[in-house]
Amino acid sequence: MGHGHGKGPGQWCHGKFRGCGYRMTTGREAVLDVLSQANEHLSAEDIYMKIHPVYPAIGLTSIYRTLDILVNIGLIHKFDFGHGRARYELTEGPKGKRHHHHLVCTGCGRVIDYTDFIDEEVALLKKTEEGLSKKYNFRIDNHLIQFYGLCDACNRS
Amino acid sequence: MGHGHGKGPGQWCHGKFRGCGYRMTTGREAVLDVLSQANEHLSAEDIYMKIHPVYPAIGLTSIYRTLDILVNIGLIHKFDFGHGRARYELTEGPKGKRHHHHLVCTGCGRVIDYTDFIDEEVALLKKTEEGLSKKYNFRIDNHLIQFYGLCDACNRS
DNA sequence: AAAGATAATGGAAACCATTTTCATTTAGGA
DNA sequence: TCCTAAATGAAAATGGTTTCCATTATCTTT
Repeated sequence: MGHGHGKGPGQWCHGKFRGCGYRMTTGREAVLDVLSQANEHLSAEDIYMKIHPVYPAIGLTSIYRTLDILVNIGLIHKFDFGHGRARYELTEGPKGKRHHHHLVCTGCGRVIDYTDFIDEEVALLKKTEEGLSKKYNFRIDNHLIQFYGLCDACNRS
Repeated sequence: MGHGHGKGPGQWCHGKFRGCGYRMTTGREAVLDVLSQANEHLSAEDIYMKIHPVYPAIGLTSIYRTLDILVNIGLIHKFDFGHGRARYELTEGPKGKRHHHHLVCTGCGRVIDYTDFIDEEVALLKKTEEGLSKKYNFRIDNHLIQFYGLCDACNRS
């Protein structure tokens, strides 16, 4: 699984876990490892599949539990692209990708990350957030932007 | 259920249905009626609950089937606010509300529709869409914007 | 208006991602 | 090393949504 040999992402999150009162275990480390290695949005089962060959003792249940914690801690984001299963992705961190938004193909289900226009979008979002926060007294701490349509491949057929 | 007495939304969609090869039935009309009367985002069961007292013969299954068709035809939008059930809302139409985006409270689950800043947002979105369409050859026909955070009530407690 | 072809329906069962239960194991402070 | 609470896996439960299938209803054709 290409463990970082010493300074993997486990190191990075050890503190985060402990700080929140959680214990660090093999399974949790494995989940973080897989997530930081991956460049796609993984489902719980995807993660299970990658971990299983290496640590057959770790069950799907624990993975769900770990993902839940990670979402609450803020280390990962949980997405729903409308395919009946949640997908998870590391929050932008030291090794994290840049903040991005999504293009979701309604034909084949493919999800494209894009960072183009992100700056303008984020600038507008910030302004919008301020306005909305004030008007509705709503403390905003996250946003979701997705475009739906047909991808290149689906357009041709 | 406050049927429109003659020129309800059923009238509006009759043609749409027929044009797509679907037959108009009591159940389908009832679903459209409920959706056009409602100002909130309804789940399949919400709709069932409203229809049942009036038309006890109509089952939940049919409602799911009708909603599916309506989504495909483009008459309604399907949303997932992360509460484990889909919610449906009439697409902006003759009687439809203005296009809007959502504020989702992660505390209590409340969803607020906002139209403030919509113009600026939509303008930017249009520009972004053009760029993305070109770059990825992606035909965009919909977008989703949601802000997550804590609502006024949840902020206080 | 009646008949026929085919779409639509309801109820029950199936589905399937996610959660819960519970007895057992483990991490990490004492 | 011991101890206690946290974490775990396996199996069962959950709950929204779909599928199956025999029956019914719609709409076109006479």
